[in-house]
Amino acid sequence: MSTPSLYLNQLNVEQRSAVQRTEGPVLILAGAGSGKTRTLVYRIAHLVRSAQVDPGRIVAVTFTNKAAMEMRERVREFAGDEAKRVTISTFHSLGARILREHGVKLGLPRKFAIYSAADQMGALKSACSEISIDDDSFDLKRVMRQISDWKTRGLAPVEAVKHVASEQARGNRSDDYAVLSADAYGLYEEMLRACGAVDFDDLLLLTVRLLREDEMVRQALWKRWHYFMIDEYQDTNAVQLEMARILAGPRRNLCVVGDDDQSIYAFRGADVANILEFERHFPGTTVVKLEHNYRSTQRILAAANAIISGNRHRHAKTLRTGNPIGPLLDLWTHDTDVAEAEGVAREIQVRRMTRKMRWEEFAVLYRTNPQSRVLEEALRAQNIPYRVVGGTSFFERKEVVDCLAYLRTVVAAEDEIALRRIINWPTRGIGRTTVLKVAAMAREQRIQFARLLDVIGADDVGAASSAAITAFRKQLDEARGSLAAAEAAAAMPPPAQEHGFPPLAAWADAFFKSLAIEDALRSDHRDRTVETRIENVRDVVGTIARYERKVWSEAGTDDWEPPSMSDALARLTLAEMDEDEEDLEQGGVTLMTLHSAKGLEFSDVFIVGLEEGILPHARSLTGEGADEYGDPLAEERRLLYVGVTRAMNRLGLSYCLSRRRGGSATATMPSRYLEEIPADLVEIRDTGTTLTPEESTTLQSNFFSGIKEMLAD
DNA sequence: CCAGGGGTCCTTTTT
DNA sequence: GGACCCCTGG
Repeated sequence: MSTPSLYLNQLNVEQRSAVQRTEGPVLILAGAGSGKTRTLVYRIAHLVRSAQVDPGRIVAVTFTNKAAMEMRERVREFAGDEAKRVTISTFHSLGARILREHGVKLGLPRKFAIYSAADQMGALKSACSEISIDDDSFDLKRVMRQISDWKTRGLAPVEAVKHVASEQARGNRSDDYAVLSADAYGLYEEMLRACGAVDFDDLLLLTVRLLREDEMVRQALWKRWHYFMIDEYQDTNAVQLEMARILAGPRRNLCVVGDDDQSIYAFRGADVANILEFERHFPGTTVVKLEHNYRSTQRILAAANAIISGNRHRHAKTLRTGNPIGPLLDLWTHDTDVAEAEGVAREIQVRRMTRKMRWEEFAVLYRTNPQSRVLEEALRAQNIPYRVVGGTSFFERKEVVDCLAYLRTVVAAEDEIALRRIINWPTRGIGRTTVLKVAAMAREQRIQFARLLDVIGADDVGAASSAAITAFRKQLDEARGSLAAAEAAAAMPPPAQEHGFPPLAAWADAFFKSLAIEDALRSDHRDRTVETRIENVRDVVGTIARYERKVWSEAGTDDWEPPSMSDALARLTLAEMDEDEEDLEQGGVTLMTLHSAKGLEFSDVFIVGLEEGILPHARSLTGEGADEYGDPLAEERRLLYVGVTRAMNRLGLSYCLSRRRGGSATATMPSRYLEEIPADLVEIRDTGTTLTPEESTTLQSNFFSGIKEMLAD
């Protein structure tokens, strides 16, 4: 691996001293492939090794667990074991940690649950049924997005209501969804709190609220943490900016690194202004610009520069590289998405043979997750090993969500959302009608759903249902008893020689078996997906086992606590237990979305599906939401820029003339961004489409504008 | 009132 | 492929 210090040779004396300096705000504006993260790692290593700074005082914040893990490794490589005490964490994990310690002051239970997408929707649905808008005429996902949007901007329910009202007063088109969402927001929050839960956005929002309101907490954290570093700063939203600002405190030792051209998360509230106006937010900032690209060939870089120059409103910078000019970029046209996938697979085979490349050196990038399927099929057909990064994450699979809901129900009886999710799965004679009746009664009597189950009888729901409820309650009670025993066992140091699962995992395994989860899956699904689903359930148990071992391996560090089921659930939800060992070891061609690719690099990159409606995505073409987040087409362009700059040596681009979407094939047009790539950088590769010779000639001679006209007919 | 089968949508990007 | 809804049979 090339070393950070090597990269810093490019820094002039002032820049280098800025990066090494121990006081005041620093902004590192860095282009793609310029060694951004390495610079941060270097700064951390310098602080640690200079021996002026206690490593325990340093915090580095990333956006993904993957990035955190990687940074952790690199920092250790550079600064040795001392660096273990540096806190390297995602924004959300950091928030969770602060709330775990101090959340009581906001009325949160010490062991709050963290809701991810599926549970959020459950809570919203339940909340909306209270204002009788649970019918199908409203798209609850859209309501959820709106609520999440307010949360990332730091608005509380009352403020959201005011905001909507003032928008209407100003005569803006009245939006039913905005009004509805504002009402739903408050109820949704109440539901979450009643369940003892917070959602992802709360991990940031509540942390900021706590920090703002509580001087004692601020002081405590300022005492603990003195240095803050933030990676990918261009992706911070309003709440994250506030969190950074408060945590940095009067010391203002905040060093951020980012690239406005790689801002691709406006859809979830990220605001490029945060990086563009950093100097205004933190007066006295030293700015370091990194414009040298160490990653890509000249041609790839030229293409990237050409693409991104189509965007206005950016910190103009032109990346330069001392790398070789490199081969031309490839452009393929295919008839169908299936042919496109096969073409990529073939090309990978050929290059691996002729250039003796390893599978790991290839990546295939796409705009949307479902696009991975055709690619997977093609790769499998040619026996090419691959790994899909991201996608429908493990913890969003239905059977996994259900299993976690079981665990949460046992851990926290007040978690109505979890309880209702699993109350009749596997089916046990507590049907929809009964559940609705109990829910209605609970609301009338203003008591918790779970508490009502304890006292409900045959008079209320009939003999059969009542008996089923009693049996189920007994089952849960027993599980709570055995979990308490397992947690006690888990708090004892594990034996040197381990056999079987550690206590919590063993308990979960036995619990799932007693519920006959596998039988239920088998009868629910007659298809071949059964085995995968069963495997997923076993993976839940395996993940808990991994969690326990990991916690014990960290025993003795600052504020260590023994493993507990609630902590396991929190870490699982935050996906901190994702990735890890096995996933990294598993080699093969990498398949992922352009979003997931940020921060990574590969020798050979293929970007597929360069079509209107895919990239740029159809949703960015409607003009909807354009005012709020800036130009969606500019963000799509940055997305392509990110993809292009992942490639070190070779870049392949492709699109097809027809693509299966849903069930039927639809004709597609090449992406507008293709036109922005200078033609002399590109070689058009023949792929045997069914174009007529004339059309083919047009394509060859007139590249993009030609085919666009052709397809416009 | 409950369970199971068949039909019908839909699919941006993520912590 | 998958999640969800509605309908039917028990």
